[in-house]
Amino acid sequence: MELYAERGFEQTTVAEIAERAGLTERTFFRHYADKREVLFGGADQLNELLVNAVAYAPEAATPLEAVATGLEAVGALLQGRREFARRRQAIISANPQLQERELIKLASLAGAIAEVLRARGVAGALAGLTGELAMAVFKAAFEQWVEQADERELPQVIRESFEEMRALSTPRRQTAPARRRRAAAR
Amino acid sequence: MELYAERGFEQTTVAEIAERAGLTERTFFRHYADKREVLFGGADQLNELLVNAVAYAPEAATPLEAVATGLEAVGALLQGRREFARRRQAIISANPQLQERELIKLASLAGAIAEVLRARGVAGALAGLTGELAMAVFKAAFEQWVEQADERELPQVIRESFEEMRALSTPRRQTAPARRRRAAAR
DNA sequence: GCAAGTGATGACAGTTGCTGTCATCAAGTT
DNA sequence: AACTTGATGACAGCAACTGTCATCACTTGC
Repeated sequence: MELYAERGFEQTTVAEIAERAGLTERTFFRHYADKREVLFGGADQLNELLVNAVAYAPEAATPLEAVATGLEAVGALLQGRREFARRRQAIISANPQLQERELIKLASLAGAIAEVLRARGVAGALAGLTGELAMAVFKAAFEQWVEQADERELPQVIRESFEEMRALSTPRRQTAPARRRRAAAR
Repeated sequence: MELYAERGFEQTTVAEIAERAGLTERTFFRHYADKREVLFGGADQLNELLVNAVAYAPEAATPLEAVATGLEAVGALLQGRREFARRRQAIISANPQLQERELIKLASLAGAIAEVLRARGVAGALAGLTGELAMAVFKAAFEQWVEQADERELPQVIRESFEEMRALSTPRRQTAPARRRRAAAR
């Protein structure tokens, strides 16, 4: 992360990383599948935490409620590490290759959620959709949390994002948002 | 696509592609940024179509309705090319690198949607969330459409997926899904 | 207390994706 | 006919990864 932050991801060579870490290039690749994976080590724990939280959500919970439970558990885990998350995210945002890797990790989470939901008796297609929706909410919430300077913590932002999603889905009772004018097509 | 289908993406070298196409490896890279990009040529047109449809949706439409309009336009475009989509998707599903590329294209679409929504006067965070939700619905719908053998066409599957999302978001009026038992944690 | 296995590391060598650079050549322009 | 322009080929070169073998510390069974 030091090197990636100093000179950028692409400008950093694996040889340099290995040198600073005091080992061989070959050894680096024994620990990390590729150059990007260094930044995504914790994904497995996150996956497990999320899956467990969804699996053990109250039986009475609807699919969306169960998933919300899981995301808040993840939020609680990340909540203390905001500065770290910010630094990490700055590196990722600066490089498309890293964004790709992050996206496939999130997609994998969506798949895991869908699987657990099916084990809970949710129909296949609905479980898949719910998994995708969950990651959509998480992505939006996480982005807000990282960008904002104010006091809201991640679990709260996640809860509010779920609320916004519900509000979006029931437009009739919602106060109409201010719409200005049409976008100019390019 | 022929070569990727024949022997797999990773087992295909750019030299082989160039040879079959009757040109040089160097020329290949002048037309495609990298080996994966070959499969994602139409993304720009898709982007434009989607953005325009959202931009010119009725002013009275809520954000979600505007976005649904856009997705159905995309669905209408793809609708005739189901067999092609299937072949393409089989190749992509078989390789993580290609999935990463696909995911970042979809994320880019989500970003474009968010931008257009902001131009329509939707608040920043809400626009971002809506963009992500739209791609979540699209991904789930597209997967169903490609996998299924039955008669439903893509725009219809998209509409139904939006309906399912609304149903998920208003659990009280919904008949409770059959829940069997908790998933075993691994 | 020693031999045998085990797992992590180093040391190469090799493949492949991708880039920079220059020459060539066809086609249109003045 | 000279001149630009755009696409292509022909190298050369870098860096990410992989296969393979030797080494070496550490454990384990006897």
